[in-house]
Amino acid sequence: MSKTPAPPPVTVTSLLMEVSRLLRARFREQAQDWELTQPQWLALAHLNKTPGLTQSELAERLEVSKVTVTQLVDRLEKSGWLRREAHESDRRATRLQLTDKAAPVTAELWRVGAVVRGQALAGLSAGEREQLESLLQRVKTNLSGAAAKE
Amino acid sequence: MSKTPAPPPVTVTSLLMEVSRLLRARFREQAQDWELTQPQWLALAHLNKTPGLTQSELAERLEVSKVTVTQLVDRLEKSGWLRREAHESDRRATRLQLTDKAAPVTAELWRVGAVVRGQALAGLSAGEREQLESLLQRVKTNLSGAAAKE
DNA sequence: GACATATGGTTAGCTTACTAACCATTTGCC
DNA sequence: GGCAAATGGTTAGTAAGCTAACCATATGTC
Repeated sequence: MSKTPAPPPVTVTSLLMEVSRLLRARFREQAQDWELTQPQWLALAHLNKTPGLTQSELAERLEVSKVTVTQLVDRLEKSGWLRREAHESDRRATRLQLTDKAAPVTAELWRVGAVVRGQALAGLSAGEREQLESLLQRVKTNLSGAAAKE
Repeated sequence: MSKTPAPPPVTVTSLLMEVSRLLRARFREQAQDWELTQPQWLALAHLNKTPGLTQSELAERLEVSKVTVTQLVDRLEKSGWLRREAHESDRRATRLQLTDKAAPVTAELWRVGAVVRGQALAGLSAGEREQLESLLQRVKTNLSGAAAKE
């Protein structure tokens, strides 16, 4: 009575962040043979699909800041997954190219992604999966727009 | 044809991690007056509800590793939100106590949490919110259990 | 053409999260 | 009682994300 209903600290938001942490952990387990993390894998996948992206373009696709991409690319370059190449018309920009080392792996990695996704979504019907995705998409839209407001 | 349907890099998993990032960002915006982040706020909330938790107990409630709690508590202690006190019967353990500085704020912070949650869930009916929470809960259970199994 | 502004990237410094390795106690078993 | 194993915390090192501040080059306007 004195404490106002004391809302349980487990809210949708913290639940969501927990799930995000767990996803990262599971991915690490699955992908450890290649020594790649989920964000790294995602970057390679984008570059596999669209070679020659600039860092800005990659940042936009990954929906992270350009600083994050700089560091991500640093690590991927150091490990030999990709190269930074000069942009032919804009001397500020760098184009990203996968190395030969990366080519054979990207396909395999989709399988890893599928495994983790399979673990996560086990027991959910096709309808429920769609529903989850669509709800998350709406939440994402809400949060993306909310930045400017007031 | 040559590229196998090329699944779009936007999967439920990456969508989920994006939303998690956005939540963190929105929370930072809302809570910046107190210079507290979402995990810090969550820790204070737990301690407000259950004073005297040990770090291990807090780690369990937050569902993060004890290392993470060590660092989190380091920062919270340095900023004067809480104290580490000796455990009365276990000399290894430390009990966490909120300081006077923290007391008045914890209540306010629930409001902040509610604001962010409100932004995130805007436009979702009560039923949809429940559905989202229940789906996430199932995903979380899947991922928690998946660790052991091969 | 010159200067203000916008854009591409980097550096520095922060928080959160992790694993691995390590002390110091406590507990359990013989 | 004594020793092995479990538990509570910390330290070191890494990845991912951010903001703020900063170069260098492009672009746009006068």
